[in-house]
This record gives sequence, C-alpha cells and structure tokens, in this order.
Amino acid sequence: MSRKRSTIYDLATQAGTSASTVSAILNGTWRERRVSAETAERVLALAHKLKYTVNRQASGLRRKRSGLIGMMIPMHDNRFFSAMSQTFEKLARERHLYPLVVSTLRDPKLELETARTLISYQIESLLITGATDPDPVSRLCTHHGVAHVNVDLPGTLAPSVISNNLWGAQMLTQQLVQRSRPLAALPATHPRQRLYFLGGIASDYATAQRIRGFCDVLQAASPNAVLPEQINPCGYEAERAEAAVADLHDKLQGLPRALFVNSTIALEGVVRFLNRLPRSAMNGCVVGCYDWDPFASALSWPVLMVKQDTGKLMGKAFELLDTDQLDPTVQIQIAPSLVG
Amino acid sequence: MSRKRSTIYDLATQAGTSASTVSAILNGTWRERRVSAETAERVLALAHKLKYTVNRQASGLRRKRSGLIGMMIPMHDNRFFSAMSQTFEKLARERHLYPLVVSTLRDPKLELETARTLISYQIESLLITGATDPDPVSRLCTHHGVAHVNVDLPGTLAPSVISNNLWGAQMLTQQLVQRSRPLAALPATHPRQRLYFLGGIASDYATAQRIRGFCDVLQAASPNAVLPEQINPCGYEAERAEAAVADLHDKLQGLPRALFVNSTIALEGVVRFLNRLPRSAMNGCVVGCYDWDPFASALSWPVLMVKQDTGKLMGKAFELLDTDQLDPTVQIQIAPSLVG
DNA sequence: GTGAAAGCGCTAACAC
DNA sequence: GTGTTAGCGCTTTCAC
Repeated sequence: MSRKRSTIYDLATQAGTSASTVSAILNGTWRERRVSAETAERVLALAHKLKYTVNRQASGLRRKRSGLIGMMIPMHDNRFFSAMSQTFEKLARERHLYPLVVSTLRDPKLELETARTLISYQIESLLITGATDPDPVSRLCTHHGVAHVNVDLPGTLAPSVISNNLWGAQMLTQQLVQRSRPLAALPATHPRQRLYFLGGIASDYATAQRIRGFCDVLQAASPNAVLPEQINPCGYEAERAEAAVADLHDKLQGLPRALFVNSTIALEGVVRFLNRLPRSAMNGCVVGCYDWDPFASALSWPVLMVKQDTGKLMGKAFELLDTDQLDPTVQIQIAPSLVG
Repeated sequence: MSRKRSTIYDLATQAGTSASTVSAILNGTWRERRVSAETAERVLALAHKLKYTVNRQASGLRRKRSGLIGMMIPMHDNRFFSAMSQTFEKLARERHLYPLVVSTLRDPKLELETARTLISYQIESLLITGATDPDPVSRLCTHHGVAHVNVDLPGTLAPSVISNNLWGAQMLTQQLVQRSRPLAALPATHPRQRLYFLGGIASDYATAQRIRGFCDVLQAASPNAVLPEQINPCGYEAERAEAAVADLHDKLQGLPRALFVNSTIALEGVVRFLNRLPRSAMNGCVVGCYDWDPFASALSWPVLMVKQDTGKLMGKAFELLDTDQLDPTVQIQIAPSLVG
C-alpha cells in the first residue's frame, strides 16, 4: 500500500527538476529564487498527487529549528490545567509553533526527565506550568539554550507568570465577611462567629499565599487575632476535606459563619457533608471556594468562587517568550476574578 | 552560557575515541560492540558532565523511527477527554513512546491538518479519538504507513474501540425505571408518568445510540409507544438544557417520573433549573446522566451516572496497535459502568 | 532561472 | 575492540 514515503528527490525526478528547486517551491520561497511559475505549478500538482509530506525531522535537523514548543503541566485531568492546555495550543498555533503538552504528575524527577526528553526533540521554548521543582528544569533549559517561563508556580531562575493568590484570597475573604452575618442567636465571641479556612497543604506556595490573604483580611476587619484552629490545610483530597468539615461541625456544634475552601476537590468533600445536614443547618453559612467549577455554580446554595484567568496567564507567558524578556527576577501576577 | 549544544563528535574528541563508539555507549548497545568498560565509563561520565542530550531529530532521521505516538482529541477542557489523555500518556510511556496529544475542536479540517502535521513529525502511530470525520484521517495515515485506531467514535477504515453507548443507555434507563415509582396521585396515562430524554444532538453517533437504548427499554417495559415529545436532543450547552427542562416542567405542570440527561454539561443546566424549584418538587423525580462528573455525585439529590471506562478504552486501543490488529472491520465495544 | 554539493547529528555497515 | 564511512531527507550556499 504505502511503500516508501516520497521525498523531494522523487518529486524532482518525476517533475524533471532538482531537489533544491522542489524544496524552494514547497517552502514558498520559489519567487525569490525566480523559479518559473510553470515549474512551480507542476511540482505542486505532483506533490499533491503523491500526497507528499515533508519530513520535519529532516528539515528541522538541517534548519536547526523544530517548530515545536513544549508545556509541562502536573496533570491533564483537572479543569484548571486542561484549560491551560487549550489556551496554550491556541497561542502556539497562532505563532506557527506545534504544541507539545505533557503531564509530570507533580513529580520532580519526572519533571526533569520530561524536560530532558522535550529538549532532545529540540523544542524551541518551554512553559513550565505548576512544577513542583522548577529551578532544576530551568537550569537544564538554560544549558541547552531553550527559552522558558514558569507559569502558575514561581521559580527563581526564569521569569514567572502566576495567579495573584494573595489578592484573590483577600477578595474572597472580604466577600465572605461582607455576605455573611454574625449569628444573632450566639454571643459575639462564639467560635461559630469566625471564618474557617479548609484544604490545601500549608507548605505549598499557593496555599501559603491564600492563608496569608485570608488572615490579612480577618485581622484588618476585627481586633481579634486569627486562631490556629481557623486554619486547616488538610490536603487536597475530597475525603480529607469531608472529614475536616464534619469534625469542625462537631466541635462548633453547628456550621460557622463562613467557610473558605481551598480547591474544588476539597469543595466536593465539603458539599458531600453539607448535603447530609438538614437544609436549615446551612442558614447563615456562606461558602467560598478558591478555584472554579461549573457544577459548583449549580448547587442548591450559592458558592462564591475564585476563577483564575487562564487566558491572561498563558497570554502573558507567551508575551515574555515573544519579546525575549527572560529576566529571572520578573514575576508577573495575574488577578483572578470572583464568580457567583 | 550555552554556546553550541555538544554532539557525539565533541564527546568523541574529548574522550579520545570515535563517534560510533560514543553512539553505541549512549545507546546501551556497547556490550555487543565489546567496548571496554573503561571507555564506556569515561564517555558516560563526560556526557554527564557536559549534560549531553541526544538530538532525536537526527537519530530519528537516521533510524527512521521518531519514538513519537500521537493522539487527537476534540478538546482538552473536558473530563472525559482529559482522562483519556492521562491514560494515553501512561500507556505510551510504558511502551517507550513519547505521547503527543493535540485537540482538533470537532473540526474536520483541523482533524486532517493535525494528522498531516503529526505525520510530518514522523509519529509511529495515531489514536483518533472522538473525531468528527475519522475516515479521511485514516486514508492519510494509511497512505503514509501510520498505524492508527479510532477511539470513542467509530470509523470505517480503521479498527474502532468505542464505548457501548447502547448498552449503557439501556442500563441507565432500566435503573431509572426501577428506581422511580409511578406518581400515585396521577392517572397512569398522565405524561408525567413517562421518562424523558434530554440533551445531545440526534445526528451524533453517540446520542443516536443512547436514544435507541432509551427507547428499547421503555418499549420492552410497557406496551405504550415512546412518544416523540419524550425525546429532546436539544444540544450540549447547559443553557439549552436548562431551557428545555423548564419548558418540560411547564408543559407537564411538574416534573416527570424520571429524566435521562445526555451529558454532564446538559446536566449542569438541568441542575440549575431544578435548584430553583422548591425541594419538594423533586419528590419522585429520578435523574440519570450519561457521563460522569465528581461534583454531580455531591448534589443534594442522587444522580445516577454512566461512567465510561477510559482505562479500558485506551488499553484496548493500545492492544490493537501492539498486536498489529488493524482490521478496519473490527469494532470493539467497551461497557461503561453505572455510578450512584 | 536552476542544479550540484555540502552538511545538520546520528546510526549502522563494514573494515581492520 | 574500535575507527571510517555512507547515508537518513532536507536546506542552502555557490556556481553557472
């Protein structure tokens, strides 16, 4: 069926011309080579007939450009990162670069190995998105002359474009304070009058920023210090969050004034618990979630959500690559928006 | 910083040996070449020191193998397809193939163009997932000798691995019938005693199969024919589904015995509408959804969901590639499972 | 206006 | 045991 793939030499022979002429015609540079329109047409027709396709391994090798741009993400199966992939593809194609998206499962070893493989395929630039340990990847890229930018999580050896987690958490906390009311039946100092932060891992960069934003606003709003028990970075799993909120409910003998849930996955667990309570138990408890999920906006009670701006995050990252601004001290913060 | 990338010639010169020896050492084939362990070690150490990385464009060109395997999906930003991507990556890596995932936005032109580009990068095989028009892509692959399999949506020119939509719809419908009760307050012939199908596009392969499964079960269960108004493939958008269910509720003066919602996106709209009703209105209405979303399982009322088996779909597709079973008449159906 | 030829970095015969 | 050499398919001088 398909013997050998045809090459420009096959085309040249069959069209009665030379490989270099065919190459110029196929690349669109034949006008400046002043190839006769007649030859050009003949070759093009033949190429079409034989369904000729360039071998980009060969042309890339010769030109020292692959036309490839890579992006590493922690995982595909996640709303935020898959939105990033979608935007990445769009922006890459606009620049006539072919997008390679690979997941690295939050594993620093895999991050490094992935970068190495991408480099071996001669990618021209790399977006390091949500990497656990971006600096070693930076070092590798720099050594091989690959332009790169950190996205979502900052690094110290390349410019970083990140979501403004501090600001987002402050906005969300402010709204939680504003939209919730002190529980009239209880004394002002009752623990249920406080706001609680749930989910994430305290040592993670994003979680740390969000906790800071949460505390900033609470401390500014009231003279009382934020108590340690108001902050529970219990991890990202839905089960952990479900247990944490059940525990909180148990200790407080009811729901608090408001809950700051630090990821949609944690929110799943929280929602599962809340749905087991009688509906009236929700009265007065306002729920906010850092990160957005379309389903969460369809729940029977409102959830305030922080939606990260994937378009701007990616857009800015490409802008840095486009203009060759690769100053490692640059850190660009993109404001998320509040939904619901 | 990074002048020229070092090549095997650089390594050879600096290690005082030849390029072919270096190549053999780097490829692990040096034992059969009986290179002295001493030389091997020296070269390896040097390669490590210089952070040498192969140029896979060059080695691929020479070997006529790229080590690349491609997959086309309609979009990244979707639970089902992003789960497919994640599994695809895993299975590709297990086979020492480098995974390329690209989205084609349900655009037949883009599907073909994407396939062409992937082929120009010399991919060794291609998984055509959820393609609107898979056969032209098949033709292209066949012409260039690229092994390929259709996944999720069948084609006629390559083997297909698809979800058993008919069976899944039958199971879901059966469960909806079993778990719902006739509304005691109404006559047996009242339209609210019927089940309704909502969402999708009637001409889509998957939707057509699901409608068939829905009707099969209903017709077997009762002597009454399924009425045209029980089937409303109103599209995939949440807004359309929301309007459709509102309209249905209006016409029936209440909710029907059960609803078959044909996608999680449509379910979002349905949920939005149902949450606007007083809670008691839900009484007796059982909701099922073809496709799965973790959030939907956290709603305040149960949703029966059909979860497609991405692991088996991908696993089977790779199995066909592995064993070179590329008979275009083969069509493998993978049973989904019922959740909730 | 067009062809010949060199070479991108690598691998695999084939020498010795 | 190891080096020499001939390409893989393409682009790009350079020559005429």
